[in-house]
Amino acid sequence: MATLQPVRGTHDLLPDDARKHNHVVATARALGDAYGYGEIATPIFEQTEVFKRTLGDTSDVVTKEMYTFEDKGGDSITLRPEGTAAVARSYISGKMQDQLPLKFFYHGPMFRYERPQKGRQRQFHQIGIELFGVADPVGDVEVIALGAQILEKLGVQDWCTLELNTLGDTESRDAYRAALVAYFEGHRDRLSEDSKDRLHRNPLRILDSKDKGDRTIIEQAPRFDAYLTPAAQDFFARVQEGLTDLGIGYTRNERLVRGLDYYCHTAFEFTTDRLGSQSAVLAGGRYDGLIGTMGGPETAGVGWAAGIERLTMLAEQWPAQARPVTFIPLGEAADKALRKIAFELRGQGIAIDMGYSGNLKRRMARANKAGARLAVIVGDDELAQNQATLRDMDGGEQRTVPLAELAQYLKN
RNA sequence: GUGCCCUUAGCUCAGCCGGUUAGAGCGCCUGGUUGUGGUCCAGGAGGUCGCCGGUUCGAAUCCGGUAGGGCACCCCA
Repeated sequence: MATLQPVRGTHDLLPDDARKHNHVVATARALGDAYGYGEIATPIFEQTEVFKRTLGDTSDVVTKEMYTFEDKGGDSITLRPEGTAAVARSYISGKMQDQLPLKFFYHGPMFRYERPQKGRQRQFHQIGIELFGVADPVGDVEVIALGAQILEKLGVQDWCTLELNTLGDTESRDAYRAALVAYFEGHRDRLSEDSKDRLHRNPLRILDSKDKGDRTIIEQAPRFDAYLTPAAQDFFARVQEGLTDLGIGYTRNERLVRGLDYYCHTAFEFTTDRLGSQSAVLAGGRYDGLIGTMGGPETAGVGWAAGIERLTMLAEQWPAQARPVTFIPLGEAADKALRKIAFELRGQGIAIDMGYSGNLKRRMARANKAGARLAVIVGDDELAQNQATLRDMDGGEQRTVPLAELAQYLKN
């Protein structure tokens, strides 16, 4: 029988990874709380329709990347490939429209059947936020600001740049799309195969093609700004102004686009050049048409998602681990006595490391490996006098303290 | 889904124009220290050379397939 392996593109979060992972989540959650974004946890699977309707039948995510299966009741179920659709579904099924504005923070695993790469797994984890019911650009600014501060708190902001663009309103976008298709049709034969395909499916996407031949054609392509309605221009100007007021730097990237119709106005990505071709670290935008598309009441929305694995790879500073106190009993009687004290102190939240076997030498080595700040040694000698030997693991000094007073020496 | 690269000890890697018992560093274990870790010294354990098949007198080494990882594309966090 072949050795058991994890499913391709999945991996275990060992304690060390999990600690980092949790730190990212905790940092995001704390800032989310500060902004009033309450945590929401939706199921990791949904009716397939939830994602089909929102992502569109033409997107790669729907056409080839979803984990879709039929459950025993015959329903088509999909492991969520992203969080926004699920949160929107919750909003709709919970009939929350008269509680607007609503602010949500979420985190959890997402699933996409893709070819794994560095910074890209089939099961990966995201943090994300959604703001429903705010049509004003202050919403866009707030959402971006929250993202920027999370990156800052994680110490990764220096490796990230905020790229910003606008997709305008429907009127702007329709006009632009028509102009773009007309232009590219004129150069159809020189377009890459991928881009020829995109011409029908997703013409805006041609703008960020990496194909060299495409790039020269794109340079001469019509510019979005020329097709923005005054209202859309004003909206974008107010987003930029809001960011500037907060001292959040950004660069305009006119090629930053989204393919789906319900996206509008602001599109942004915090990108990095440190993760190979996986440059997007935290990305989002405004999606005023999404909830309506899903069959809910027309509701403005803006939000973003960020990959926890990618953030973890970028971050270099992690909070120091709490250093435990290692209990070292010598002999059965001492073991019994210390187990009881450990039980009480652990109950008070004091981290006690205590092994299960071994002589003093072994147990000291264990204390060292555990990063203990103190070792509490109790042998027959100490036990007879109700005392413990307290060893400072850094300096090596030892002192004798009464067992009854142990707790006060171990606090802090 | 397409192209290219990689896979040897728990980890990081050397060995690879085929040829006796496959190596190093780190880690692990034991001893030097009967109740004292981290440094040092000595010793030891640990490998179906990813897997399957082929070529050959002989394969870690060459060839084919397959799985996993990586890079680029696609797409995206």
